[in-house]
Amino acid sequence: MPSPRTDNDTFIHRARRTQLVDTAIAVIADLGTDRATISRIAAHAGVTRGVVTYHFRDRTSLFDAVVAHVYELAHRELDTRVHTTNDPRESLREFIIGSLDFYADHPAAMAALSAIYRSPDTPRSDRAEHRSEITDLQDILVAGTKSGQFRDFDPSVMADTIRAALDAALVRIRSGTDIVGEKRELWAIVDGATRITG
Amino acid sequence: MPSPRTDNDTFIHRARRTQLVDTAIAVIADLGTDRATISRIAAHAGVTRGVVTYHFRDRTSLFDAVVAHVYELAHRELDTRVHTTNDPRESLREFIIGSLDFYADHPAAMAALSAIYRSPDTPRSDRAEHRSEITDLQDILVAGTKSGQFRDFDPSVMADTIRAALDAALVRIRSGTDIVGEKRELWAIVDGATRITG
Amino acid sequence: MPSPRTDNDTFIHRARRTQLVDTAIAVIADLGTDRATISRIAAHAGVTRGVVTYHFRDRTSLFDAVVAHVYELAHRELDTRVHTTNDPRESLREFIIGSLDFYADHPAAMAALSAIYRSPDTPRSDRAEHRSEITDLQDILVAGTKSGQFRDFDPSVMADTIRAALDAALVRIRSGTDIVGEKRELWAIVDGATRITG
Amino acid sequence: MPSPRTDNDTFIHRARRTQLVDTAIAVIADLGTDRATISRIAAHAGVTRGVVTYHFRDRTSLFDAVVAHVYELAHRELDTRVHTTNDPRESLREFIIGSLDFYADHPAAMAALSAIYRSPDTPRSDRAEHRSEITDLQDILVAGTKSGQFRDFDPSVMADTIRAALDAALVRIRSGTDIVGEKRELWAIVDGATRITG
DNA sequence: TATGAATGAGGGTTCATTCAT
DNA sequence: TATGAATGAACCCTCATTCAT
Repeated sequence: MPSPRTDNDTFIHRARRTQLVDTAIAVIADLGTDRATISRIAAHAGVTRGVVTYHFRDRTSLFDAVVAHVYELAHRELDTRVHTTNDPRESLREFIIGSLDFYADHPAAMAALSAIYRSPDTPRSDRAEHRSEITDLQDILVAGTKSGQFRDFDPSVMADTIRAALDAALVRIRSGTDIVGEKRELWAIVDGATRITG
Repeated sequence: MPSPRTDNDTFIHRARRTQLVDTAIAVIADLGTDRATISRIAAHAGVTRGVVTYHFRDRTSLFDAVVAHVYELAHRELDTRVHTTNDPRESLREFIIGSLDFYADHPAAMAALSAIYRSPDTPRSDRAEHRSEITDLQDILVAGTKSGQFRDFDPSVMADTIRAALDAALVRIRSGTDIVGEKRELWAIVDGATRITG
Repeated sequence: MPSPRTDNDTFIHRARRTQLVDTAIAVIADLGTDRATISRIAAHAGVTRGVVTYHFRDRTSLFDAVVAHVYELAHRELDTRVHTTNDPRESLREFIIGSLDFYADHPAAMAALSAIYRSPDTPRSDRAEHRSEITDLQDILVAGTKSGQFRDFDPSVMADTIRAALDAALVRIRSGTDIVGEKRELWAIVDGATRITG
Repeated sequence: MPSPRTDNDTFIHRARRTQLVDTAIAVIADLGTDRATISRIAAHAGVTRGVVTYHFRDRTSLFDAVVAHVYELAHRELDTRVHTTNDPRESLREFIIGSLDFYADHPAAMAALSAIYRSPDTPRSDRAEHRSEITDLQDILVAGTKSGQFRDFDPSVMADTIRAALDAALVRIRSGTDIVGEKRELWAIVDGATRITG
């Protein structure tokens, strides 16, 4: 008996997987990873528990699919924006604004991703693997420092900090803050933090 | 119930509680709240599970003790530093540097606190109660804006962002970054983010 | 939660539930409610503990099923008998004899019901709900007093006492007394207690 | 070190035991045997848990002491009353009225005794042992039948039934029924049940 | 493709009991 | 006498997972 989890690739199969990933995202975003049990996800999707474990080998595999899905989304919607310009400051601005737009468009997806990456117990195989799919923030920062547009800072610390700031913004956005204000405030913060001191 | 969990105050009792709180902090910091089960904490402390439930009514109560302990630590080590000056920029600087110093001194404690406050399932009774004991970052920011030392920003967004940046720094510090560099970099970032634009 | 505990209705499912309810009745009747743990019931049924919690959400739900089952039994076997006549004394006699017959047919079921209703800790959701399904003894007594067949007594005290007498008879029947003798003796007692004094 | 549970017989020792037995009675009557844990009894008595297990080898032993105490009470207050007359009907009447008086005077004691004897899991060593201390109801019944004052019934069934009726009355008395009415009603019932049929 | 059934590990909690002080 | 400390068994419950159909 061929395990459909690996080789099957029918339409229904793909549709079910997509549906379950979407549901998982919603449940994880709402309840956190721990309470996002297979039972709850199945119930939320209107299917029996067995369906989930039929399409995904195990919980780890489902959560991996969630991560992959969100990264793919982000890749599609964000990367092109950042690469429309070669100007580091412009790129950085696009990255910030674009990220916030992305959060506003897919708050659950992003929240799920954060939740998964935050909880150390949540099973996932990869982590680093997908990171590269996304615009490398650090590259932008290094380029800006080299070009003299940014002041001289530790790019890894700065990248880390900016990501943390974006994460915090996500929480606010999910609770309904004004997205326009968020963009303005956050860009002002990041701009100030990177700019050459007068 | 004349359970020692509430009224006992012998030396051994206090010592055990302290030991268990410390162990809980270590386990929570390492594994996260969900995997910080009573069993694991007990094993890590080299005692049987019963010892934990003997000294703490339940898991909630143990986690509450952890929160209280860390807040007390932070209060003692941080608050006085910030209040030595009335200058908002100086206060902010003290807050940043002091926080990082505190993280360097008690990395696990701070990580545990973060973990507890982050996970929505983790049982804890208070939350807001202790918050006020600690320096209110937002007050400093508002004061600085009023005094004209800081630019005009949304203080709640700024406070949120700074806290997120500190949280991210904590992770780096726990993995062994140079604390001096961290202080320099983070203060530069925060200073730049709040400063009046040239 | 698409748990089979609620909506499933397959043959196996019903069979298991019936089996477990029957086993629960036996164990409760033998050991009392407190010692009728899920473990013991499962062991007695020859299944693992998980099977029980799979088919019944929790212990309360299992005990509720027991209560419902016994009430349904009693309803079917007893109610019709009592209502075949309108004569209060005849009704009362049918109630006594019928109850004892029922006890003889289902001694464990009745013992379990008694045990559940007696223990205040035992979880059960309903209690009063089903009471009405069964013949209301007190109504018969009031009717008999009004019609002049019974002497003038407090009907609630009398009903309470008769029920207690039946409960005591149940214990004897379970230990193997002669059912014919029980019927004769108990009816003589109740008849004498309610009859008009010569 | 001499275990005080067995041989010690100081004043304090006896006083403590009495106090604990009294408390146990109150707790058992209120909460039932299962919830009458050592902790709760100790708390209710205002002592630590250790005190209880110091004075009583184990829970069984404490419950045994409760049983013995109540039997002794009943013996003192009830037996003499019954034996003031040789007339079986008078004796029976004294037994009924006297029992109800006793229940009214010591409702908790009697309720505790019932609770202990009812629950099969409750640890107790004796049961039958003490029964003889109390007036043997069955003897009265047999005597009355022989003397022709009572009709011809199975004395063990009748005794059992009367005891059950008294138990039911105890519950009502504990919830505050009129004791005078109870005496009247119950004696009428028992009298009717035993009397020669007109 | 789907699912009902079963399993067993593990979690938190309560409690009687033992023991050293 | 008294008690604080510790222990371990047992409880109910949740869940991920496996398997036969």
